[in-house]
Amino acid sequence: MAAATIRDVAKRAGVGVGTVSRVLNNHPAVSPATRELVEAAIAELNYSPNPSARRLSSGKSYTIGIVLPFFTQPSFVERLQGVVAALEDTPYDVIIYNVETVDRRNHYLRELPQRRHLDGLLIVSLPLSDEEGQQIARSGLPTVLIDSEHPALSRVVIDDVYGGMLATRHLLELGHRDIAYVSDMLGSPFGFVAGKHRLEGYRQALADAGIPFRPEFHGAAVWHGVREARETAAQLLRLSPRPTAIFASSDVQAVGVMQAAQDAGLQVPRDLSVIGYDDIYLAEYLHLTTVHQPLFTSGVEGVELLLEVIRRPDAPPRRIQLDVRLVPRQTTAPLVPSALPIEEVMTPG
Amino acid sequence: MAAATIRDVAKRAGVGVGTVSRVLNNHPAVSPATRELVEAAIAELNYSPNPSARRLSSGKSYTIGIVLPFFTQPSFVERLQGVVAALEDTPYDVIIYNVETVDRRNHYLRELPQRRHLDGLLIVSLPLSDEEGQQIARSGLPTVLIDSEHPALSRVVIDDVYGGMLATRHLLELGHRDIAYVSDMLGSPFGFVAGKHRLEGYRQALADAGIPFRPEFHGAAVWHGVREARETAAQLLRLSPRPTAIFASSDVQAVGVMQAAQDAGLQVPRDLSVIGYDDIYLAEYLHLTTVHQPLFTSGVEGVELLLEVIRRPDAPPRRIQLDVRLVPRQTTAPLVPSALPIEEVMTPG
DNA sequence: TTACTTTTTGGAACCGATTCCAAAGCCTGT
DNA sequence: ACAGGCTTTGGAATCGGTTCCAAAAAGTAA
Repeated sequence: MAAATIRDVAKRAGVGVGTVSRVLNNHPAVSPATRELVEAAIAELNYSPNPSARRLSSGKSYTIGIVLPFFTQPSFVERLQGVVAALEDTPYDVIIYNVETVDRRNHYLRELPQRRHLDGLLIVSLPLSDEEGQQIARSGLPTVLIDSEHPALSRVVIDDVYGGMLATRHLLELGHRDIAYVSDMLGSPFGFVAGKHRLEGYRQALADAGIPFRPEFHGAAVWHGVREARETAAQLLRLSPRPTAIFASSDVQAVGVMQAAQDAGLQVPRDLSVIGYDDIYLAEYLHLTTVHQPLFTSGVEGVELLLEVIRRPDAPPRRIQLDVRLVPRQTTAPLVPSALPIEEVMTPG
Repeated sequence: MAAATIRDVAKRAGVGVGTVSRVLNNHPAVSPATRELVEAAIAELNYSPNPSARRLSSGKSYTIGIVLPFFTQPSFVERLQGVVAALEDTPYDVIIYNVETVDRRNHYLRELPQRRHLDGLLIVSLPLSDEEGQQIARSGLPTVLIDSEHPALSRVVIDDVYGGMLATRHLLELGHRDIAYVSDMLGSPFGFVAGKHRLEGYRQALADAGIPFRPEFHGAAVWHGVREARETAAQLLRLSPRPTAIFASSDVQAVGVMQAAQDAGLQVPRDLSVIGYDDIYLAEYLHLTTVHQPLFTSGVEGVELLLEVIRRPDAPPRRIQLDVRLVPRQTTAPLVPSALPIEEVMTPG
């Protein structure tokens, strides 16, 4: 049999369609007796309202879009998981717009607010130009940025400058002075700023400790993969004097750094301290010292903020900042002053 | 201004709404001249059809559901990524139904086919009872199972028995004879069968090599986490004689096994060979020897199969089997006969 | 009881597409 | 020029909800 409609239910319960609709939407103006009648009919007919019809007539799409770069990267996946979890108990569906190229990014950022088909939009980690942010704000589509800033839009941000300082200070406190930094696709066409901010924190922590910044200790990996980080770290380790500690701007890159250490015959943390960033699911299992940033939570908070914006679209944009914290594990250790020269002699190349 | 509708376009182009609709849907019965006229109007008005209206009037939801246990586990994430990628160029949206409890599983499996709100359903890794599979098939909702079997439904399956054999044979060929197996939540209320199949393959490979199965070498982790595998492996390593190789039924569990090895002062692969299963994103970076199963591909193939079922709902169910293959890396090595006794003396406990 | 308010109810109109029938336009052959 | 067939077109009816107005029912005060 074809699925029951609201009219079938109305007929069965001996009421009008308006009344059934009111019951479905918990409208208060329904007497308890009538409500019961309608609910019985709904149960008997195994009725469940057609979402498409509901969307059309109510003029809402009950759909949230999420523009997400590199859905394959663990850190983005964890943010997405937070988003999905937070939307579980709402009437909203999510549509994932995976972005791998700048073209795609521009396409989505231009088109999604234009077409009026979403009730809300989440944009993850993608920096917007002044113009773009303004345009999205003007479009009227409720939008929240996660891990990205724009004054015209509500956003959930992470203080990556501070995170970079935390990581660097930790190494300084362990006695390291030759600290290198492996950054995450600084020159990416998306213009990700997290890596820049962490670099800034790194430089500031060094400056605070009275250590000059050495450009050759800044290894800029051209991509966010393990392989690139490995190669970049290998170069750093060939320097003389070589760094005794490396701060990688993501956990995935830290894995590459550790591989490079192994390649060079260095033991972590005895001969080289390594610290990552993100605290992805995996970091714990690798015993990786890292800076925890609330990935999952950023997704949850982003959704909550977005629901608020949907409820009150004209409220001024809000900015929520989430905390980072150091998670010391087993890939960082105090500098053993004597170790370095011996290693230098023993290690070929 | 409010978004343009199909009637606005029709008026602007000086044609009827039917004609506009035909242009939108590439219906052949439109003269080139008219088509151009309509397309110009669409461009001028920046028109894009309202999805809700389209869904309602066409009677299709253009929505695919995916029921997925433990969206937090890397292997499930990779299948999902395949699904999302394959749906990117289709008109379909995905809705993720994340399943963490049996209640949720039963709820979705009962309700989703009943309500007529999806155009198709993907079910990942969840075994169905005879009854359940029949019921879903009878419901008429096009459904494809990924990594699960039921004769009444189309499915994408992986030969895990063979995978288990591959892993075990690899260890046998390296000279190991004391091979343990750490299984993945065998007693889970979801009744996952992959772990069972891998165990079966393991036993068969042993039998083929003339080695009796030793129950104490089968460590059943009660959950699929790293921690549980670590504890289970620790127990195995306390046996005497201890296994010289461990086959973990997932890569995540293999990480736990390697931790247990480290805890016990054993070096991998010198003192203990470890092989995983899945070949998740991470395995490469851990140099983990493993059995590759096509996770991403299973998602892609699942979608393609589902689109086929949607096109021809009455065709008999198809079964697609994907291949597994051994990926030797650096956590397995030939057994060094002398190593074992020395280790046994040197290792405390 | 009556007059007036408040609560509850019925159902037509509407949301914006698709679909399909009837009609118009165009071609071809005689 | 016209019949007959094929292509192209217009637009009413439809999908299944929500919304809102008018009316019925119930409640309250006199």
